[in-house]
Order: sequence, then C-alpha cells, then structure tokens
Amino acid sequence: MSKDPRGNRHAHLNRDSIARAALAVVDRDGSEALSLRKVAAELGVGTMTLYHYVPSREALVADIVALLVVEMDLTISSGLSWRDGAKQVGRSLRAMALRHPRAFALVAAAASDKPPLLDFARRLRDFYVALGAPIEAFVEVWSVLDAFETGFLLLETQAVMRRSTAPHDELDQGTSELADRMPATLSEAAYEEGLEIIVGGLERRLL
Amino acid sequence: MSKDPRGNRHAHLNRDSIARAALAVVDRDGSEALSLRKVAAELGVGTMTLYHYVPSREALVADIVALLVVEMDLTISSGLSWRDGAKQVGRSLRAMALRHPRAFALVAAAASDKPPLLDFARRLRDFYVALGAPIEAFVEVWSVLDAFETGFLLLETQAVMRRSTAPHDELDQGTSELADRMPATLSEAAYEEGLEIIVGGLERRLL
DNA sequence: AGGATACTCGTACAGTGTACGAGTCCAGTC
DNA sequence: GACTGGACTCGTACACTGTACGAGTATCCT
Repeated sequence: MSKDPRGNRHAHLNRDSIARAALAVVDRDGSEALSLRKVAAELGVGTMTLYHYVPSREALVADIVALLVVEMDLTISSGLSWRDGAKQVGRSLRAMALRHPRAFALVAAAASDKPPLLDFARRLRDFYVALGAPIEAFVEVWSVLDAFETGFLLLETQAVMRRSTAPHDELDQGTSELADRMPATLSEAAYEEGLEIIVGGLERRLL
Repeated sequence: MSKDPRGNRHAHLNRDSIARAALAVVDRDGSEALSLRKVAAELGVGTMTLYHYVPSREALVADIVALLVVEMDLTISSGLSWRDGAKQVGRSLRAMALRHPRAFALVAAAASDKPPLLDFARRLRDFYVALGAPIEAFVEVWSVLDAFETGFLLLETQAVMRRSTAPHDELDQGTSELADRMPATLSEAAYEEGLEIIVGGLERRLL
C-alpha cells in the first residue's frame, strides 16, 4: 500500500551516466554545491539508488575527474617533437579547464596516486617516451610542468568564475587596482609564455 | 536555575586566538575535518561564541590563510638580486607548506582577490619592485612563478600526508611503480630545478 | 512454482553551518 | 545605590549533508 515504490528499472542509469549528471551539477552550481541528493534529483531517482552504482561521494568525485581527464589530447601526429607535444598537452589541459571552470578545482585537488590521475600520468609518460624523452627524466619533467599548469589554471578558472557571478563584491574596499588588472591580463599570453619558458628550460637541461 | 551558563568572559578569546586554534585543528585532523564545533571544543567554549568574533566559517578559513601567509620571508638583505629574492620567496613558501602540509590546500584554494592573498600579492609586488623589477612585468612573473610553486607544493604536501597515514591503500592494486617512485623523487631537488628554470627564463625574457 | 538476485528507495542518524533569543556580566549615568 | 545599555556567552533549533539499514518490487534461473 505504499504510494509508488514500484521497482522500476531506469534503463539509462549506470556509473557513467551518474558521473555525467554529477558533472552537470558541478558545471552549473559549483563544486562545493555538489551533493548526492542533487545528483539523484537531476536523474529523477531516489538518493540511495546511487549507492548501487557508486560506493561513496568520494568515488563519485573521482569519476568526475576521470571524465574530465579523458578529454585530453594525447594523440601523436607524425613528426611531432617532444617540445610541441608537451605544449599540445598543456593547451588541451587549458581548454578542458575553460570548458569546466567550476569543476577544475576537483581535478587540482584530486589525489595523484589514485586511478584517475595515476592512469593519466601513465598515459602521459608513454606519450613523452614515444616522443623521444628519456624515462628517467619523466618525474622531474612531469612535476615541474604539471605543477605550473595546474597552478595557473586554478588561478585562471577562479578569475573566470569571478567574472560570471556577482559583478562586484562588497569587500572590494581597497579599489584593488591589482585585483582588477590581474585576472584581466591572466590570459592565454601569460600561459603561453610560461609554457615556453618551462618547456624550453626542461628541454635544455634534461633532454 | 540553569546548570552553568554564567556569563564568564574568556580573557584570551579573540579573532587571532580562534584562527590559531583552527589552524591547530587543521594541522592535526586535516583541512576537510575542520568544523566550528571542533574549534570551539579546542578552546573550551560554546560553538556560537565564535560567531561574536568571526562572521562565518569562510572568514575563519581566510584567517587561517592569513596566519600562514605572514610567515613568508620578504626581507631584503643588502645586495640581493631579483633572481635570488624570487628564489628566497619560493623557498620560504615551501618551508611554510612543509610546516603545515594539511593546511596548505586551504592556501592553494583561497581566492586570490580577497584580503589574505591579495595583501600578500601587493607585498610581493613591492618586494620585486624594490629589487629592481619593472612593475609592468609583475602580473606575468607572479602568475607563472606562483602557479608553479602552488601546483608543486600541492602535490608535495599530498605526498607528505600520504606517507604519514595508512602505509598502503587497498586500491594499490596495480603495483604502481609510478606512484611509488613519484612522491619519493618529488623532492627539494625537483623544486630547485623548477625554480631555476622559471626564474632564469623569466629574467631572460622579461627583465 | 519457487527462490535467488538485482535494483529502488523511505526512513533514520550523526554531523555540519548558522539564525534566534535568552541569559549573564560590566560600565556608565542618574 | 538603582537603571540602562551594551558586550559577551551559549542552548536550542533548522536545513542541509553523507550514508547505514532494511523493506519493497521486478526479473531471471531452475
């Protein structure tokens, strides 16, 4: 005599579609606003149903990160140098970050020793090796280059989000010439500059 | 006839001491485990008492970041070059991160347009200018260098925390030669290498 | 037919941030 | 002294979170 708890199957419900719905919530409401109840509502499903596909909230976040990371371009076109390959990866990371500015913080905060990022690191290592870089240098190259990219894009996505919300926070007391000019110039040019400096420097010293 | 609600003043209770207690909680339990109730308990005080000094949890986190950021070394010893000054700042940031590995994520995630980090950015700009760098280059220099440092230290503090907790996660299925070797070599040497590449490169191109 | 299995989800609990308002103390002023 | 107004403390309550438990139903296998 319950209202409507018929055990209907929701054909298109699985780990992947749940992660996709979660990403949609994050893209819309921001990463701190992610909640299992909201994801379930997005899918028109009871909250606890999600637990049949995803073991925990933490795992769901990992799935989101995995979804974002597979978007990266690690294809090897013929005659690609390591130098250009590294820049290609950096640019596709930036493109991903700008497609999902509110979700990027999740990528930056993700544990680098667990499946989503660890798998990516392995793919990246193979990519570099295929481009002729010595394996021994990988950890150093990866940590320096990836650190720059993650840090820069964390700043840039913050700036992007700022622009698309409240036009002016009440706390902007100090006219803040610096804050105003900073995000404005924090653009593609600065990213390319950093990329060039680091890729060039690494090539000269380690490869 | 209430149990003990005497309006005792707690002499040493103020915004600063609250931030300090909150930092202690974060250093001990991790940044996700920070809660107002825990901070209040740490101080032997009712939860709502905190709200007389701090307007919100968000503000409390900002206070913690401010506490960490003032530890940085921006002193100018005589004859200091921009090159060495920039490295000095980078090293003192790393020292701070390693002193508070569980709190560093809060610094990395802090909004760069609000008092704690904005004030630091201003102090840093003055520091660079005093060392002879052109003001126009500041935003570019700052974003590239700071991005590297933040990104690198986010990774390194993660690795440090990993070592001090569960010796082996159940999910380490894949023997993960990469994951094991990565944090080990992600050390001072790699940081110095990155610092040298970037400071050198920036100097050559912009200054 | 009967039973296992897969799936759905209502309810409940501990934990969070914080709004409200009732207390209790102290500094002034009459 | 008595009164008043503010500064301070904090108990209670509410809306929200993640998730444990177990009851319900649908489907497939024998």
